[in-house]
This record gives sequence, structure tokens and C-alpha cells, in this order.
Amino acid sequence: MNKDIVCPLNYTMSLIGTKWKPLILFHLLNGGVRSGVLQKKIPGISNKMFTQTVRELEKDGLVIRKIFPVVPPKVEYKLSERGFSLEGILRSLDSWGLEDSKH
Amino acid sequence: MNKDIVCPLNYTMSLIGTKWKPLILFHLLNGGVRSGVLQKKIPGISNKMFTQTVRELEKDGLVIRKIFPVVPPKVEYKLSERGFSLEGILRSLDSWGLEDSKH
DNA sequence: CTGAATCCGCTATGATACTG
DNA sequence: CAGTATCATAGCGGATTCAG
Repeated sequence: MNKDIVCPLNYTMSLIGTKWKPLILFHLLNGGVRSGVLQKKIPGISNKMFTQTVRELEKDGLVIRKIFPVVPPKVEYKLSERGFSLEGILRSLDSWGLEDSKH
Repeated sequence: MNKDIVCPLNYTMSLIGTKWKPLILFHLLNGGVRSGVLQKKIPGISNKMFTQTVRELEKDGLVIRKIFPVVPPKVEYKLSERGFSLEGILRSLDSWGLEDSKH
């Protein structure tokens, strides 16, 4: 009996339940963006965690990584269709923060 | 300039952006419950992290802790009004997991 | 020059045993 | 029953190094 299926929330958390994943996904809602630009949008994230996290998202099929074979190196990240299906949740999290921070 | 306000999502994540917080909050949606019962609903959480996490939620005003001065000890946790305001988000996360796990 | 991997020190986490 | 203490491990952050 798989616990992730007993409560689907466990399944969701296994995919996006970390400190940085929702933030990265949120900043990709507006479209694909270059690696360095994306990283600058995430305040406080370390280089290492950015790379590690975005790669996990890629592995889980939420983010697509596109490499341009040019000099200097260029890498872009964008949401997959599956990643986009989280849009409502991500925007709700953002809206909740906006409202709650007023109180 | 506070980064948590530049993007409200940062603020939200600072409150519930950990592995266990959404799970604990979700299992409190149906009402107050005794400590041990709540912990059993969270598969995989260690005793230490359960106590630590639920106390942080209490400190942030999302969860209310009620102590009954009896023997054996009895402690109940329930959502505060502020905690309940996350209901929509928590149920969306659960629903998303249910849908996504089908694919 | 950009993107990412490696190394090291530190913090957070988990398992177990124990206290009130 | 609820929570704490202790210790081993895993994960994170920062600086540096490497690759293209």
C-alpha cells in the first residue's frame, strides 16, 4: 500500500515540497528564461541549490532544460505542460501571501 | 526592501514552505485532533520533526495547541482561523496530486 | 564569460532511548 | 502519552574549480 496514494498530498509534496521548488516554478510562469536570469529572481538561493533543484524539477518532468551550444554557454529553462498545471496553485500561494502579510 | 514583499510567494513559503507543514495543516482541516493521532496520520515523520514543526506552526499562529492538565498527558492541535484560510490551497495541492498521479 | 560540479564546514534531520 | 536528549547522518551554503 503506497502512502503517497492514501493521501495524494504526499505525492504532490514529493514533487514540489521543498523550500525552492515552488519559487522556481512560479518565476517560470511568465515563460522560458535564461539560467542566470532565473537564478537572480530567487533571492537567497545558492548557486548549488539552484542547479540541484532545477535539475530535480527537470527529472520529474516539471521543467524543460534547453541547452544552446554557443559561446558563452547559454541554458534556458521553461515549464513543461505538467509544470504549467501547477499555475493555479502557485498563484494561490502568492495571493495568500499578499493577503496574509497585510494582517 | 523586504524580499518577501517583492514576491509574496516568498512570504508564504517562509510560513509553510517545508516538507511537513502542508501535510500537518491538511490533516487538521477536519478539526482538532490529539497529538499522537495527528502524528500517525503523517507517514514517515519522526517524533522530533513532528514536535518541532507543529510548534513552529503554533508560533506562526497557524495552529493552536491546547493542553489538558490530566494524566496521562493530553494535547490537542487544531487550526487557527489563519490556518483555515489555507484550506483552498491545501485541498488544491491534494487534488493536483490525485490527478497528476494518474498520468 | 556562463553554467555547473567539487570540496569543506555547518545546520537540519532522523532514530533511538529516556523523562515527566 | 507527549515531549526531550543524544548522537549519527544527510543536506545545505559558500567558495573555488572546472568545462564549454
